Amino acid sequence: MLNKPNYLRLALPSPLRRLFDYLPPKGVDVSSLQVGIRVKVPFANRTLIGVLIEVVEESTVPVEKLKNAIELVDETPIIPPVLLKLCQWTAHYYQHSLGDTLSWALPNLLKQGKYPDDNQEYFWKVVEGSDLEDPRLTRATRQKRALQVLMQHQHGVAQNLIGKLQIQLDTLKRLQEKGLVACEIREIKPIIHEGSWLIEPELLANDEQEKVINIISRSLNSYQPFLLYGVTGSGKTEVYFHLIHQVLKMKKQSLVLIPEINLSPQTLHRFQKRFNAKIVLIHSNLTDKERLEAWQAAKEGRVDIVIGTRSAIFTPMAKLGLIIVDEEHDSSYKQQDGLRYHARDLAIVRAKMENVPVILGSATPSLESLHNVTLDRYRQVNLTHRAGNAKPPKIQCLDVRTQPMDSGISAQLQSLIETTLKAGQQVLIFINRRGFAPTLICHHCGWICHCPHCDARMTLHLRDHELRCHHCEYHQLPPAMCPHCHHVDLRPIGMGTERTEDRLKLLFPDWPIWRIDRDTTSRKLAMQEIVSAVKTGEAGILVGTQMLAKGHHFPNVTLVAILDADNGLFSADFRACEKTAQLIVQVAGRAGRAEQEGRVLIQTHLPDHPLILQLIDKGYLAFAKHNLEERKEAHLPPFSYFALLRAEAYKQEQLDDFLTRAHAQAEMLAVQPDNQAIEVFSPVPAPMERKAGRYRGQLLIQSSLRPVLQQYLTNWVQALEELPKTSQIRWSVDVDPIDLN
DNA sequence: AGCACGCCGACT
DNA sequence: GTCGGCGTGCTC
Repeated sequence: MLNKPNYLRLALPSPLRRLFDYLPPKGVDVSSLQVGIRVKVPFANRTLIGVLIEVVEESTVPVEKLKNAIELVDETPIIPPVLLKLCQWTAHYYQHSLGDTLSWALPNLLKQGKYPDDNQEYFWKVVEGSDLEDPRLTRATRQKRALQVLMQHQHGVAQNLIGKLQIQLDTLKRLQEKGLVACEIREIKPIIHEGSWLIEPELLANDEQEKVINIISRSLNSYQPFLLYGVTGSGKTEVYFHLIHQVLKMKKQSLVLIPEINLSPQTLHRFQKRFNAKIVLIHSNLTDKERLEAWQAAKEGRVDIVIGTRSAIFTPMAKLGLIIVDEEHDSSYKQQDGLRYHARDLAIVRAKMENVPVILGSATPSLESLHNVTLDRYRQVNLTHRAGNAKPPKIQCLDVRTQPMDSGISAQLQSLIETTLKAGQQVLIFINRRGFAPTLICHHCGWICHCPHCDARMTLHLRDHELRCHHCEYHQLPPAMCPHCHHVDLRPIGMGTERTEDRLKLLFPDWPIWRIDRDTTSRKLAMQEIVSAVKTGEAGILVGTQMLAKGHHFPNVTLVAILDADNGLFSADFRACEKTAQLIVQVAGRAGRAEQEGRVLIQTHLPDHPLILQLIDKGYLAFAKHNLEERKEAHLPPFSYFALLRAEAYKQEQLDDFLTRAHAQAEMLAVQPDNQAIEVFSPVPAPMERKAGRYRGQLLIQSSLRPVLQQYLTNWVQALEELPKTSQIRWSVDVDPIDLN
């Protein structure tokens, strides 16, 4: 009987949105191959490692063009079926190449063809009869110390722990050469869990928490998305903990996504204090090796809880039982370059694929999620009481029209700050711009310092005595005189954190002032240090940007002031209101605990703004409802769907040419009968037309029907990919863009 | 995205 | 004479 020819259909790490067919490696029997194994192949003039997606009997490519694969890298699939399915879904939805999607999802070492250590662990042990006084060690102090440490661990030390004992691997290798220590390979046995999953006793849930826990636990065995609306301080985390405990008891794993912030160490600590379980934290500072190990352990079910930022949604889990997305409204869940996925949305997709519940938690849920509740796609559960009977902070507008302002601080606010400090409490001043001042202007001729590479003004950083562009790497010394009219009267305009800090130091010289922004926290432990200084509770003023709005609680802060809330209300972005409201509520959440009531002041020139009023009078949910109605009227997301083509080029004509052709293609496809629901907008310059030396433009596509948009985009993107002479253009399609910048 | 091929300017 | 600049085109 004649064998049918079989071909390997592979996803390769390339931006090209197609799969590639190969003949099997010589002498390999195709019939038993499993999807998800890695295959090494020649590609153009290099070798790549691809992933087997399908074995097919026919190829659309002429046989003479097909090459033989070089070899199979794996015998059994390295990528479990669900993860592969998730990646395929992602690639399709976000109009991205599957091969490149896999590159974002997999640990680096796997992409390079390396193997995870299969269930093996290296143990270092002292050889019987070794002597610390060995003459060969008299001058080898490190080796001597290492030997001494190993002697204290009679059962040996796992290789991945020696770093924590301040021993280097090559020190051990030297000792091994001398025959003083030995390395043995041990099989990692899946830890059989015994006894309680808890280290510290579970806190007693209050009635409200109890109710939420009960509702969610009834769905622990199937797909069900929950929107957990929990005001700050209502104990969302405690609810998570109770549910994770139940999942542990079911011998299943939990996946917890958190936003990209530097509070990961604390988060891990809280989990470790509570659970007698194996927990891994997946974060950006892991080495390739550590990342692979965490990935493999989760995949094999040797880890009970995985905590990570957005990319952790791609962690394979042997027996997933629950997904939690904390602070689901946070925009850091959306990747803003390359593969532009939204981890919260993928969490929903994954939960459905794996048939597990998913909890989206927030004190300020996104309008998308609230809308999904009204569509009955998600079930909403609420935590509306702050723990310990703490009163919610009082939010008020401070009408600053016609008020005298001192460096952005109104007289009224100034006196309130003073009262608070004198009462021995702390003040938090929020201003969403770092640096000293956003602009340097010539008082004589009005010249303003612009970045030569971007359409942006340079920000003055007085501490470092330089002008910086916040949109590219460019920085320069502040000019001594105006380059235009040569007068020596350059003045800073506007407010930044540095300037506010300076002014406050003059106004309140007897109290400490702490500044928290990217400039003061860039050093590794700087954030921690400032935060712990503030947490001593000593009266003082905390000045900072966005960073302040996330995560940390400052119990002794009783006054919060937002200096420049108006900025967000004037923005062209249709999501600006939502973001501003979330920011106000999140910042407000930092203030006041238990016995101390917090007070939040919003300095504004628009005290009658309907959305602000709604937020203050009726709270976030009422605001959101109102804002959703406006979106509905205007046919904006979540009532319609957007896709944005973004393009950039060093030459303006090239960009215009590309966008014109892309637009023509888009229009051509849109007139087809299936595509009545598609609206194509004209190409426009990006809000910041030039950035880092590149001209940027964009083209918006809108549709009221998701499946129509999906099919339309697939066709359009394919046409774009086939446009000739686009090598000078960088372009990408952003499906469900969260900002139009 | 890489990477080679290919055709024009300033050098040992 | 050649080294190398980056425009153009291809990848099963």
